[in-house]
Amino acid sequence: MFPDIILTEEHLRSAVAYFMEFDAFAFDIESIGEHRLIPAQNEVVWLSMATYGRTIVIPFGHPNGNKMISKSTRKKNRVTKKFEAIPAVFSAPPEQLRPSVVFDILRPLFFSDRRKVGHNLPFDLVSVSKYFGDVPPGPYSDTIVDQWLLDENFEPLVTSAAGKLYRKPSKKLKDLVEHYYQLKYDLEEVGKDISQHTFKTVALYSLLDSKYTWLLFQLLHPQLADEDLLRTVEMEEQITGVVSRMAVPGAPVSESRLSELREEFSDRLIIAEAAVYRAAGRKFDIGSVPQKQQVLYSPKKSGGQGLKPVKLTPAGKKKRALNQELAITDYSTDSESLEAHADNPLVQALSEHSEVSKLLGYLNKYLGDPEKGTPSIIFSGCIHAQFKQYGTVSGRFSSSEPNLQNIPAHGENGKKFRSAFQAPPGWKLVVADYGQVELRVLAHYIGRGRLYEGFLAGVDAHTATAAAVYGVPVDEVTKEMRQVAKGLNFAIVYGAGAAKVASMGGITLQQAKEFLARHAEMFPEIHAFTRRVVERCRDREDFPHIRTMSGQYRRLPEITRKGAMTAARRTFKGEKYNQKQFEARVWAIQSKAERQAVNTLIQGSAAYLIKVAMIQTDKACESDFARHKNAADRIQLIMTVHDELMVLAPDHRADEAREMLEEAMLGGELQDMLRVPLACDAHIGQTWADAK
DNA sequence: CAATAGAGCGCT
DNA sequence: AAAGCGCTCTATTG
Repeated sequence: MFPDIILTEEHLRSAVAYFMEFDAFAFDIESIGEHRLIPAQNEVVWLSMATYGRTIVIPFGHPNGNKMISKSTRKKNRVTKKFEAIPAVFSAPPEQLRPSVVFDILRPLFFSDRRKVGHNLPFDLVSVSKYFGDVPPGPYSDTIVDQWLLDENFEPLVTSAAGKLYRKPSKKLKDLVEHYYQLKYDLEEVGKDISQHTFKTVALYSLLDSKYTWLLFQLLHPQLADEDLLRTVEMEEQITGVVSRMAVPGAPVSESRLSELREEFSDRLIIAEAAVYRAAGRKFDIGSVPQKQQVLYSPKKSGGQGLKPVKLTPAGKKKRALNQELAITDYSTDSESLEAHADNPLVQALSEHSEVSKLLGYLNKYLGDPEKGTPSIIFSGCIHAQFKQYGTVSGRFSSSEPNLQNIPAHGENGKKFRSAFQAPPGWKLVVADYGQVELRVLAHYIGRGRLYEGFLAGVDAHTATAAAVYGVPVDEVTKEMRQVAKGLNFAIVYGAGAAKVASMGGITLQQAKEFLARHAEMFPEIHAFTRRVVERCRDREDFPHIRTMSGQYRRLPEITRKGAMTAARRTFKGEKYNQKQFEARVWAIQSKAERQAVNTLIQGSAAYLIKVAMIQTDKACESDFARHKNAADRIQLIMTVHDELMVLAPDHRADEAREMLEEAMLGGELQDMLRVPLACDAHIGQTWADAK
């Protein structure tokens, strides 16, 4: 029968019996309501499943029947002058199973050892967890993760609305299906809002989603073994579960504290805005970069400040490289440029304005912006961000809606902001971060020399570097010396040049050059190592790449001259250039790839270590919960910021939770993975600000 | 009008 | 010639 729509208990039971016969199945959900894209909050009304030889779709709350009585339209509101959506009207829906019945019957399957496959699986796992009471257990496979591991730069070949073929940076199911099967099955974009489509349309749509997820799994998963990525994907499959369980509680915030801060920053913004206009002598759009450039850099006689620009925009740098004439719009107005004129009243006002409006943007994002009509994303005091394990080319996590990995951390404002991330009464936050994890990874790979010995001896890495390059004993290293050394260590990890080291350490360019030379003298093994990484990557001629500690690939075709030349031609497209300019571009591209090879090895391996730590933390939390089965005593992982983990724990178990977290971040499998010790710093607090 | 690019800025 | 992100805004392009 096609489509196989399940409307009775009997039908569902027999389908579940069929699915139980196999070791894996794919599933997909459709949700409705204002928060349909927030899995911890949405209302699930369809669930489809696919396995060998069969795909079924289960409706349990679709609001529409098979007949559309009137289409949805947009109408202009006479008062607000804005377009408002008038929803479509449908015939009555058929009788469907109740959600509680559906999930009762599905439970044995979802809580069995059968592999659950999905495309962006945490979304579906968290969505159904509300009905099951818990996140279904693994093993898991996520076809987005599989695709990402097979090619971190994948760009499917899709057709535009005009019928033109092009490469699109996307990992969406529809784009992968179009790429692999040349099939577009969602021309109507049903998935955007299923409540605006008929019962049978959504039935077919939902069914195809899980059908193609299943086919994609069949296509991609075997390739992982061929590419020697089995060990890597097994780790990522565990992370899929960790991320799902992390999304359920979310990050706790104090809405009242956030509102207070919004009041404060709104006032400051108004004051800053007035100060900007006063200093500029006129009103202008402060958010507009070209207008800001005019006001700052045009001569006094034409109404500007006549300031001397200190920095070019990226586009300006490109022009300079080609010896083209620079315009006023090629000069940067970023914070570094403003710092050079810190005594100018307009510049002072602009700096305050930009900082305050940035922070206000975050607050409006969380609390909902009445001006933009966006809703609050705080539910019962919690923010449920999406942590994507596949979000980067290095293996780090990315976070979105909202991004919880770029919350202000420094200065007075950072402290204020982080104080709004607050455990509810009776609970505490436990925050732990690794110390110099990237340098430790580097020392591990090298396995000898000053850096390595220093970590074995338990010396602070920046202090040790300072002692070495300044030629003084460790206890005579000053704050300034350590700051310079920190810049040098950054230079190794990121491949920074002397200019950057100088600006970071507050020293001259000449001094920075001398320190870099001195560093190469004192740490020859580090420089030999980074050279070796680059050479080995380049030597894999047809397939230049590095692999991180987890086994994940970073392909870097541009590290070869041939690859860099191809890329250079592409960047010039249409523009005129001479041989010298072309060579300069090739060199820049190739050098960038070299820095990326070294950095990805280090950053990606550090990311792997924290992923292992998260798996260990999650396991400890799970087995602890299995022992007492008391939600009021539950310890849960709730956030990660690259080298930092955050756990929510009941007051009376905070110390215990801290020990658990430390053990998970330093112990277990991690102990046998590195030749140098790891270090972590863990604190308990009511808020993120005081758990640091 | 919608989609995309660029600049800028928050974090590790 | 500083690695990796996400978000917001404006300007430009289709």
